[in-house]
Amino acid sequence: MASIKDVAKACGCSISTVSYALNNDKRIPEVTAKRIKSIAEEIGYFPSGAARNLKKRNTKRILVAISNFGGPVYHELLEGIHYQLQKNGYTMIVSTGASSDTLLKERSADGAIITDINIATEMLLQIAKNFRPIIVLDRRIEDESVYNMTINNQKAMYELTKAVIKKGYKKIAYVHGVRDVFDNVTRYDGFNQAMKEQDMTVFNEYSGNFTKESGVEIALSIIQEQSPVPDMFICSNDEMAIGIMETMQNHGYSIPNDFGISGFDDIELAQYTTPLLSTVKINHFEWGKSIAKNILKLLNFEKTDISQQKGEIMIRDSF
Amino acid sequence: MASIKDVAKACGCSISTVSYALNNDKRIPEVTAKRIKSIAEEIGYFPSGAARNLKKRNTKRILVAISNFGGPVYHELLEGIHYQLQKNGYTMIVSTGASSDTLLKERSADGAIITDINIATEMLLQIAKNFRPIIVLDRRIEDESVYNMTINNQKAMYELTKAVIKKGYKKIAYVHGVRDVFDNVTRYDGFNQAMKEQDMTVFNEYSGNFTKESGVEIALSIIQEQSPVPDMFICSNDEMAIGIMETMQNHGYSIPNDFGISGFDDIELAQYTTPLLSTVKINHFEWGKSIAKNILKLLNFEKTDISQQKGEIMIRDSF
DNA sequence: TATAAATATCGAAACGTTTCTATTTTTTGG
DNA sequence: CCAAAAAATAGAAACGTTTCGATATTTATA
Repeated sequence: MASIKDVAKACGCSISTVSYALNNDKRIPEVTAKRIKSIAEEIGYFPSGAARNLKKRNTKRILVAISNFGGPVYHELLEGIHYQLQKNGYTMIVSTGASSDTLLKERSADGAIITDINIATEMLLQIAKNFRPIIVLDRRIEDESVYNMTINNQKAMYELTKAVIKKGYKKIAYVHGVRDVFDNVTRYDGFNQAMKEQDMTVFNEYSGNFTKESGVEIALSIIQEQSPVPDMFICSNDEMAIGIMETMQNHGYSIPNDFGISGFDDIELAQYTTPLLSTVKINHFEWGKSIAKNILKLLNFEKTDISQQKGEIMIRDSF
Repeated sequence: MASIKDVAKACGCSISTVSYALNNDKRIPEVTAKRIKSIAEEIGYFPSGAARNLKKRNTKRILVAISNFGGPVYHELLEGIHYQLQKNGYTMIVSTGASSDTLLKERSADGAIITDINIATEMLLQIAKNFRPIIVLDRRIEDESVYNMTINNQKAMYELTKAVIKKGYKKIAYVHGVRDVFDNVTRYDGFNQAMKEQDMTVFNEYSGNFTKESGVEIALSIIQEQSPVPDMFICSNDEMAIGIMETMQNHGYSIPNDFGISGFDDIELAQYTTPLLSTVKINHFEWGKSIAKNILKLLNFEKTDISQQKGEIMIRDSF
């Protein structure tokens, strides 16, 4: 593996001269710099990241730890983060599972953005003793060493629910995602708040896990057990809503005639269902950008206003 | 940021003793090791990855460079790679866009798996001068410094096409993805080979870009221009097939009565279409595992048999 | 009890950069 | 033509680890 020494030797000059030349330091005359660069290229030399990171005490990288690569939600979030980091000369690395732990502990980046509920809060606080900034997206941690950025789920779901009630639905059911996960809890809170405020009683609650399959199962069990069907399903996310829609339609139900249904997230698929799914639109790309902006500010110990990302209610045809 | 020095000071011992203790070297008695470890934990010390990487001349990381985080295909591939790497004590980092270039140049990993056509072959070869192993998945590079692992697109598409012909379809059209991309070229080759072999003439060829939207557009243009409709669409991937299916169905066509259609990849959605889409199933999780196994072998300069991943024809209901 | 062997600990070099300071070379102008 | 200033180059320390070789301490053996 060629090192800066090899380049220096090939150029007949010192290591420091090579370093300055490759980093475009103005103390090296242009002509020499050009010569050195071309020799470096010929050799195929690129500076070792490890050595540079060690010396400079930074990496110009931001780590994004996610829980899995599937699902329609992370996609745009990552693109948004990457877009903004790129723009500021930073590199993004994405990890999942146990890899995330390792990368965090090793301080493989200058900062981390975390949306992976499998990374224990306790471990995060341990890491935060020696590593900052960390922004978490998937929970609230009340500790000064970690920053939270969340979606204002509660407010959005509150408004969506109010709109549902206003339309006159009476037998309103809630479809949970994974129970004690931040997104589910806060969305459910917003739902409840609106229901209480309007003196409505909840018709039923179902338990899913945020996947389309769990929506399918919920619908199937309603049909098989001939349980009473609500006139409105308020779902904790789009995927479950789509699972329920498709399954119920396949069994002869018509939406929104027989019942209404809503989702949350406005994933791409929500624009292809029939009827078009009413939901809450989260602009994940923009959210990603603002997360990235914030972490860059935190890096420089600048003040940030870490406000919650707003959701926009999209009332389409499904209720 | 606490360093090993701080731990040594707190323990009242030397740096080397701390290092040995934390790395479970048997020359440190268990009781001392325990003491040192607990002090380290208290301080919140984790060894610096950069320093370790520099000294050990490895990172225990593998970089996976992908072209984007969307789409249904990468998901399982990444899980497969991660699963296998994890099992062998390696960490996976995923990158996209310009970040990939930087990470490759800096040698931020011990090896790289690349499936991003935006990374120029020329640059890859430049990087390969000083960095190995590199496995590319999305093209063939005939150069000893880079390894190829590809899907046997040609064979699978050849067989699929033969099955189509055998069913008696006569007016067979091909729907291209991005034209000169490996997957498209090789699939098209297989298609052509079967057609020639059976003395069939191609009814028509359409140009898409692997997205569902491009499928929609193709269908829309056929309808609007009232062009003759083939009795079979052989598509370069599932997403385009689904776009065509839905659009044509929305305009009153019935599948497979009016025409047949096939995809490639067997994405999850393919099991939810009506009719069920006939396609070629690629087990991306398994493929990911075998890619990871191979890169680990290459790391140790072991011989690998870099064979092509086979596809399995899934004839369902769409032709 | 003296000494060898085994065990525990330490010091220092090295990894490949960046960057501060020092030195050499060139240019300027009186 | 010389001294001083400016420009170009070089040397060396430091970043935080790992690990080799050396030293100090304990234990075993004669």
